[in-house]
Amino acid sequence: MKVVDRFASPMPQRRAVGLLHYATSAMLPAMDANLAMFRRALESISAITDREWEQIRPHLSLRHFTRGSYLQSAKEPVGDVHFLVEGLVREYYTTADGREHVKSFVRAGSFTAAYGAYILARESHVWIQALEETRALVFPFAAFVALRETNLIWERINRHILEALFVAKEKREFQFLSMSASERYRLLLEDFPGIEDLVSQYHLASYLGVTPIALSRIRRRMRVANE
Amino acid sequence: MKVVDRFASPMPQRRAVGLLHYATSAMLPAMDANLAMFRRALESISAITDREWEQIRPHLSLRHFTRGSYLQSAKEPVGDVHFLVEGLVREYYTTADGREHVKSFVRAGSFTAAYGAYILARESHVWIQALEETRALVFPFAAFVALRETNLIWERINRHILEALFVAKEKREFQFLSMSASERYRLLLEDFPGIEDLVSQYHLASYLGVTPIALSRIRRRMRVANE
DNA sequence: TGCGTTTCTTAACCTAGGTTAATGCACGGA
DNA sequence: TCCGTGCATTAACCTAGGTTAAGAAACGCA
Repeated sequence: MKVVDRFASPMPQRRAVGLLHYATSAMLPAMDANLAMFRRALESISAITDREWEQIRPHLSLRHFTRGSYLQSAKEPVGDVHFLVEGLVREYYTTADGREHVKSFVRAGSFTAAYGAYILARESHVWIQALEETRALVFPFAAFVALRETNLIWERINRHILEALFVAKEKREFQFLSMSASERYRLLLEDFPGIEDLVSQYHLASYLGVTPIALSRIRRRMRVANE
Repeated sequence: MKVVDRFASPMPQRRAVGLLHYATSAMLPAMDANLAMFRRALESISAITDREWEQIRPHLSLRHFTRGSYLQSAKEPVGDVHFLVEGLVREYYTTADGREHVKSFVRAGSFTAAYGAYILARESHVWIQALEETRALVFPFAAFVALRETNLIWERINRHILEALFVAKEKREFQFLSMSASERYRLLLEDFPGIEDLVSQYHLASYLGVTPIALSRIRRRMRVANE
């Protein structure tokens, strides 16, 4: 595969869907709605008291990311955790030969951070890039670490987030061990309906571990099979 | 690939290494040494007091597994966590077509359990099988869960174990995304020197996600390259 | 010691996916 | 409106790895 630098490239061409996000982000919903969404996400893990909520709330700030901009760049220290209230990002890294490898796509309602690099206390090799207009509640990893030192709730919430990450990676391992690229693609479409219209074939193929050309062939085979 | 049932099959042929383990397990070291090893493993994660040690110690029991026997069978509920004080196991699952897929090899000094299935509160599809004479300190998952409800230390230890599991799975994802089978094999030998002499080619190939025939070809290429 | 079992190797052939290159298409900007 | 720039598709060719089948080497047990 050729060495490709896509960092500065314009975003993939859009298809049918999509202007929606511009419309809603133009309305700028009140901060309260974002905080409420964040608190609901926490409560779905473990009930928290108002006092505990007040421990984390002052550390949160809302940030906006335009399409193509970065929530985390490789080589920067891993400073922040992002909770997406709207939008879509990809987490990926680049190898020495210049190839990009997409680890995952993250949607609104989930967390994104270079957690692996943080655990290993290493320079992150991970890039996190907005694929849509994205808004996120951001808090410093350090603030969260301080909280979990003192209150079991935050350790528990941390553990639950990790459990979800671990299960996702196990699922991915399962797919790489036992399935072909076309089966992995079919499962991706099941897990994330509509992703074909939001994400370029280049990024999708990278996530699946194949070239865009191979994915194009897979898509054709699927079209032919459905006729 | 043909459907193969290896559950009842004798263990792979041994090579040069190996009688060592029989010798030491025949000596049956005192329980104290095993407990000390376990406590050291915990302390390497987080310092614990004697009082905390006494919370977990009564739940521990030593179990011995002969080569080929199972620490966990699929379809059994996930009941126990095993800390290996000696030996070697493989964690794997089988797919509908009868193929086996090895998730990982676990050595003495580490934990093994069907954690993913436990998180999802599902029937485990994972088998954990001893590849050597293996001794393990066993404790019920439920006992650990009860401890972490009440004491931050156990939540923290749980989180650290999960972090290690997560990092391992991320590493594996990285390898599947960016490396060929022969590169993955070379890395496995680096991470676990001597594993070629302990584990059958069938299991190694399964871990790498290729057939034993492909691994045989990879080995030949490596031999030729070293001449 | 010899037999049966299993693993490992090798060969021949096939398929999925990688590589290179050309074409067509959509979009955006001048 | 036209043109430039990427993206998606397709074709031709190549390689890694899968499949089937056979033989060789190592081991366990009688």
